[in-house]
Amino acid sequence: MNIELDAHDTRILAELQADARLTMAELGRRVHLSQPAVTERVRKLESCGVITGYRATVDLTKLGYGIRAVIRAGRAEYARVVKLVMSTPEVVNAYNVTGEDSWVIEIAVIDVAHLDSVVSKLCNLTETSTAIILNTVREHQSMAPARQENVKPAVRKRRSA
Amino acid sequence: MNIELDAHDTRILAELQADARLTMAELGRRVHLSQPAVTERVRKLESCGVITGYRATVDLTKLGYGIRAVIRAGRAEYARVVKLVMSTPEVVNAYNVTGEDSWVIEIAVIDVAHLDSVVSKLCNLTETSTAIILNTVREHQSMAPARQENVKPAVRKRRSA
DNA sequence: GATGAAAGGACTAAACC
DNA sequence: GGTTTAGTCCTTTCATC
Repeated sequence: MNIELDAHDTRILAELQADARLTMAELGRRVHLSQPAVTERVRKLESCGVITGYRATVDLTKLGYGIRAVIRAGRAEYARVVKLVMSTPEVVNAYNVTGEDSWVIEIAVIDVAHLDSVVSKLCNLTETSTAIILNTVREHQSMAPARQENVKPAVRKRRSA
Repeated sequence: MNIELDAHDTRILAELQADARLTMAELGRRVHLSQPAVTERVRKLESCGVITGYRATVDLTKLGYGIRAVIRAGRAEYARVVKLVMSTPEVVNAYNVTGEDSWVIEIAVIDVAHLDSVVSKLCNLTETSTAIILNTVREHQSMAPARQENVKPAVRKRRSA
């Protein structure tokens, strides 16, 4: 069940990433396909797992979360971190990563006291480092299918990475 | 134009964060409101900016992006970083944060060579530290309106944060 | 906010290219 | 694999309670 995504699929994915509530009829108009054709393509993209879902995005500030933060956390027993992360509603994203810090965790909290409450639970497991998000420059970027030929070779003016 | 979100709104937000393609009729059934009532509430949530959009989520691996990474970057001229971030399609999220590292940037790339290409552009501006995402434990968590009374006071077994 | 009626539009399936 | 047609269903909108 692997995937060849053609130009039509690419346009469909772009439109649905920009507005998930488009009707199939409107989507068809935008990508210049008939309604049955787009419906079938979207169904295939869903069943192949290319499209994993449709989500409303919300303004966390308007929901009362005044602070967003990125927490880095060191090594700890994997299962314990997972359990904590899964049982903490303030966690928006949680990644297990390579490097000295094993975890990158994004949270949304009401205020500093709330931040303290959430961070303290984590730092009972391992050392942490918390950075408050000042400004979101780019978020939830729509992604097109990867094309190897778009990749430019690395050009390095400095020597380190 | 500020917002009091009651129990109905909270349920509506939960349903639409879980499935943005719900019809108003189905949404009404689920939250036990009539179609016109939910339609009006959703319209208000949109115009108040609580709901900021509706997005299809995609499987980046299936789109050909074999590697996701979190890059931390140090201080650099703000405008130059913004310009680079905005012109780099591999950037999924980019945050300006407090702390020694000024930037946390999430990217999706095809392979190690591609990773090198993207990282090298950034480290021409400032020092960077790249961590590859091994596993996504939690992602795009649905968020309910914040409720101060749910916040537990911090309990600290260790002494540091 | 609910109900009910009317109109418009969207989805499904079939036949055809 | 896409298009067109036809039929059915659903959604949306409006007026009324």
